[in-house]
Amino acid sequence: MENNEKKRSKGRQKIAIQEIAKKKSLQVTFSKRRTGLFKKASALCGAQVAVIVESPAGKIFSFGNPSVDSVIHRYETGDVNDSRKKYLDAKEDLEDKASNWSVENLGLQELEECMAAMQLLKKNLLKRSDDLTSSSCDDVLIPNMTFSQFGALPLQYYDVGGRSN
Amino acid sequence: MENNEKKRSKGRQKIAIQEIAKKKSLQVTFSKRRTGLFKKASALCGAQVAVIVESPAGKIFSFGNPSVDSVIHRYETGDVNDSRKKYLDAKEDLEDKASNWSVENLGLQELEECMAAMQLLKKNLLKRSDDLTSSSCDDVLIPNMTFSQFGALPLQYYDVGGRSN
DNA sequence: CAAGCTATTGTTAGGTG
DNA sequence: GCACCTAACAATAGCTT
Repeated sequence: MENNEKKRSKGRQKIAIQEIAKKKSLQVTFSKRRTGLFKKASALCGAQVAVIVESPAGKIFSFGNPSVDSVIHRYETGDVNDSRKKYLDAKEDLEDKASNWSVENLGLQELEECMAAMQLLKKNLLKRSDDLTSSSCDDVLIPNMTFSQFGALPLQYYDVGGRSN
Repeated sequence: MENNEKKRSKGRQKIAIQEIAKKKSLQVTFSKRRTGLFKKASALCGAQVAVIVESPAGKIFSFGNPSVDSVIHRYETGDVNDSRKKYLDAKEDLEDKASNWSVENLGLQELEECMAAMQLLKKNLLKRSDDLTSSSCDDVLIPNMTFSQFGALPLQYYDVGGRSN
């Protein structure tokens, strides 16, 4: 770190030119940027996201949480009547009830309502857990490509953000 | 900038807690990150890209170049036999020929091959120009949302990268 | 040549107007 | 709520090995 040791790299250069890179360099740059894009996508607060890119060479890469197909389905059909929506509704309903209730003052009626809300939440949580099998990060059209590019990312970038709330 | 003027902002804090933000704060953070994600997607060397995200509130946003639907179609059908693939093949073919040939040494046969390659390139370029109408950045399921969020980005982020090569 | 390095640039969380 | 600001943080272009 001090001046007694020579630098092992000149670091990022001050910015070369905005011109077209020389093919090979362009592919390397694309690869790096794609990695960064997928990383950013995975950092989106555990939100559902799908990213599909086509490399300069014409190959298709994709990243999805919980899966590319599920998000595409949501996009195409506009179907908000899925398990996540039901989960969110049930959760909000429970939170609303919980904010107005205190355990000491619950009557039988309210207790039953609370139980029903919790059971609905549990049911939808279980249903949603089926959707959240795992994040997928697959290459299509490239059967023999390895996952080394993605393996370079820490596993945390690919989890489903399934922390309890 | 000197000490005779008070700071207008404390800047990014050292990192608060990794806990769940307070709903409203989460939505703000999501919005900012979504902006950054779309910006990154648009900076991908003019490559074809589609990004679909669902906000914590369950709303769906999308960004695509040249369009979300076209990229999804490519993803779903695996149809590499499209105009861009043909364009790339023709271009590479032409470049291969060009690298091995010099105009002075061309015979009639090679000249005709070169002409054919150039015409194929031209034809596929024209066909591809139909695909690259423009980038789309649309919100679905939210008809009355404005484009203010995207308007905050310089226009360059949304061009199709249609520079001559 | 893929992986590692680093100086530089880019992103953004929290704040202010 | 939005636009903007700033410092802390993250990504990365060109390089080396």
